[in-house]
Amino acid sequence: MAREQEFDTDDALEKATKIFWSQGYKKSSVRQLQEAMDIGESSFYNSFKSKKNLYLKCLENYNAKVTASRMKAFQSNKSTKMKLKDFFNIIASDQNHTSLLKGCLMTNSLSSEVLSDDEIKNYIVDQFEKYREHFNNLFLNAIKNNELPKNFDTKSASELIIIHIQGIFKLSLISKDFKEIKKSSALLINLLGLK
Amino acid sequence: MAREQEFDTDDALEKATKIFWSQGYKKSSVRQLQEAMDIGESSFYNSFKSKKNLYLKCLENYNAKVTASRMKAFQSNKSTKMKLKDFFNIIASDQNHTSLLKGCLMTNSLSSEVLSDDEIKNYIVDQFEKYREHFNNLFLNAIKNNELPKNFDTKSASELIIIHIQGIFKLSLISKDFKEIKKSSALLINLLGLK
DNA sequence: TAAATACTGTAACAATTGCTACAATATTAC
DNA sequence: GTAATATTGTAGCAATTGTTACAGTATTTA
Repeated sequence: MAREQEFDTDDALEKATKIFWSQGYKKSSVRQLQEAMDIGESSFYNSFKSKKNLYLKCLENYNAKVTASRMKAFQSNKSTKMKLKDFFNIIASDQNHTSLLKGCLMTNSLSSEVLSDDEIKNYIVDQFEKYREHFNNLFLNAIKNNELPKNFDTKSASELIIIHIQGIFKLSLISKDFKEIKKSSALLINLLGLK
Repeated sequence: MAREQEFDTDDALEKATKIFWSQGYKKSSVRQLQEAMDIGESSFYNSFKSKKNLYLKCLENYNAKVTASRMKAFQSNKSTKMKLKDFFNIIASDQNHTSLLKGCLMTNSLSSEVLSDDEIKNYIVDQFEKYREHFNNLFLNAIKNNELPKNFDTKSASELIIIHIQGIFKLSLISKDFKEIKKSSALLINLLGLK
């Protein structure tokens, strides 16, 4: 056929993700993204169509890698209580290091700048629905295993967990000390009453 | 002296606050702010110095009015449990109506665009420290009133509440149904074990 | 009335925004 | 080698960004 693409698409996507993640959608300019990805104007628009389209691809990349990695805590034979503890430890340590990649790419730049676009909004809403299901199943399973009473409100608890996660992501943006955040997660898990 | 200012500063500030609140810092252009405030270029820079300075004034306006109004739930003779229930009901109903003023002005546009400015960041961090103190005192008082056991971890619980509030603000940006959010707050309050 | 003063309106600034046109370049298949 | 094809580099687009300069206007004090 013809000339080969000089840059690795996945690699460029990962670099763009970091820019969006640390700076938000609006502040990340196409020039800045191009520089980080180390590609020119033409390659950018040839391969990624538009800034918005690139952002969508970055969201997918983020969920496929970062979020998936965080969710690994649930792939073990430990008790539900321990799984939750592991999960929140992973999240807290993600926030803890000196990296600029704090919070959550999906929700960090969730002002109307992004929400006014239906394609982006729908993608994010769908992802959250998946996480609601995940935690609901986790608690339903815990009831089966007698770790929770049968009348435990799994749906509200799932929502509580998701709200807690997003709250952590938010506070981590302005906190220096993560000890209190960690302790609050531990308190929440204890309060849930898991055996 | 000289000519009088034609517009009401407080009124203009309130209108600017709504723009920032609904659109975020970066997306709110000076032109757009001027239009909403109904003042010209010169008046804008004469009275508010810069976009950033206006934003700081809006943050103050927001805390003096909106946040203060939300905190009124704690000025009553009810039990701590009821105070918290009232408080979260106020917050939830704020999010519930069709208004564009969802979430929290202080933290809605909390990407690095705003955090890179020390003056803005410090203001927000200071405010949060106040709210931590508020909830800590609330729980300390609850212990005094035998609503909570003496070994109750008031600091972690305060952090938990603040994280929960911010989580609600975040989720409210992408949720249509607030029933589950409300139920999760009710669940959290129950889990705290307040008598 | 006149000087002083502070506000207002218009215009424009340089810089940056997302994006496109187009020629030059490199690689493939024949 | 030649034609076909896809990538790349450069330049530039119109629109918008936050901000400033300056003349004009209205009001107050003396």
